[in-house]
Amino acid sequence: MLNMRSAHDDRTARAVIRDRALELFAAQGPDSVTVRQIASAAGVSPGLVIHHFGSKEGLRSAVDEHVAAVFDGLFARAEAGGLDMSDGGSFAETLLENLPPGSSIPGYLRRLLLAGDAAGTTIFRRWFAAGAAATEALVARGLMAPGRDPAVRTAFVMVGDLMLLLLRDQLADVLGVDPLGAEGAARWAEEVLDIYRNGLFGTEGEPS
Amino acid sequence: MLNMRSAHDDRTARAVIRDRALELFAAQGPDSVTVRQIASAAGVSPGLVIHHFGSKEGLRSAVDEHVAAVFDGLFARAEAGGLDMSDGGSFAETLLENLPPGSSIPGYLRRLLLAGDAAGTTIFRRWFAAGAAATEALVARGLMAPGRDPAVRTAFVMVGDLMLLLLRDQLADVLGVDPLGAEGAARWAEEVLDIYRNGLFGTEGEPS
DNA sequence: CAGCATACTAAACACATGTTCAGTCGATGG
DNA sequence: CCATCGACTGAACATGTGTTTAGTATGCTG
Repeated sequence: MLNMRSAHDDRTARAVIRDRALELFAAQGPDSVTVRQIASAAGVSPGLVIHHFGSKEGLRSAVDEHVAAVFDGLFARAEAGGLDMSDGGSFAETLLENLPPGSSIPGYLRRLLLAGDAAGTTIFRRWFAAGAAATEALVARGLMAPGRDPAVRTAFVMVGDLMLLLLRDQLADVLGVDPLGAEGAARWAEEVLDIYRNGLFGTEGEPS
Repeated sequence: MLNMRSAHDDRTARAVIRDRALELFAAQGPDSVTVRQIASAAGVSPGLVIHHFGSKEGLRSAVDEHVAAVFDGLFARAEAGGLDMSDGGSFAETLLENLPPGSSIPGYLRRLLLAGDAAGTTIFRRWFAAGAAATEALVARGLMAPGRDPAVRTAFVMVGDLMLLLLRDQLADVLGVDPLGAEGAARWAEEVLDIYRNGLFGTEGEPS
């Protein structure tokens, strides 16, 4: 009843197809990727892709679920304190560190959010919940002020972080440095920390 | 030599096709929109679409150029001070106010940026330049501190604003309020202003 | 061993796609 | 008025699409 290779798992052709599909979907957008391209990248026949996932749409949701599972795992680890998060509370950076270099998952997330896909919204919700939990913890320890509108405050901080993932290329273009690379991340973190500490209007918190 | 109707312009079929294409592209993504859908939405034959734009790709770039022109116009007016920008310096809000309600341009911009399209990068650059100019003006008048890394600071502020456009739906989902609607915008602006004034760590700028 | 289910392929199918083509209509200009 | 040019259509075309089908090989189960 079980899959033949479900025990010694992720080398199965099914998983290979899913992974190649993830890469192609992230790079070109799901609509302009053909079943034949995926099959060729995975070294199998087009028929097998349909055999395993029922349809191209089925493959898409399998990829969605896989990506969601990866994020859920990371969020769970982050909330349990299992991730180091030493870099100024940036989950975006932490994410990149815990993904294989060159992973297509950030690119795919970008596509999910851009298209307003339901799977993307779910991940966004989860991210927001994790951010809210982190905020509460910081507030409880007196390390952060809750603000008048804690939900909005959490959203703002979260979104400033998420942006690094979503607009990485465009930011790299105007700044001349990859904001998620070594140098860029340091510059970004320093400046953001300065704003979070002193605001925008004075270097040492001059009141107006 | 000139187009027959190029004088009393934007009611020409060519413009109608371009506008319907913009709407469909923004809603579904260019790849999953067919020439026949566009033709049908514009009330013309598929052949005419190609007749006017050469190819579907030609139509895409015509839409890109049109969107870029709209943005350029707005940036020019903003830099000249012709836009009121009374709402806490949010260009996203100003943009929405100067666009017909329900315009597809924000949605199309989202697609351009998240797909990494060159046209999107161009608009992003222009936006950044406008933000940098606004920042400089504020700094010159002593209304804002330049920070240690002015480029990064400008990018951060700009990106926090741009987010409202790009993640509007997701933010509305987690906040329960459209952050670009009347109530949501007020809440958002108030909280962001608080952060920009006092930072994240204290309501009245308590140093650590 | 037989029986069976599963992974897998090659070829075909039905259909939707972007594009072309031949031709009609209507206006404009000499 | 006639010739020409551009807007425009309906039907066709070539191709690429997702999917189906028939069939082979292989390993598991009784």
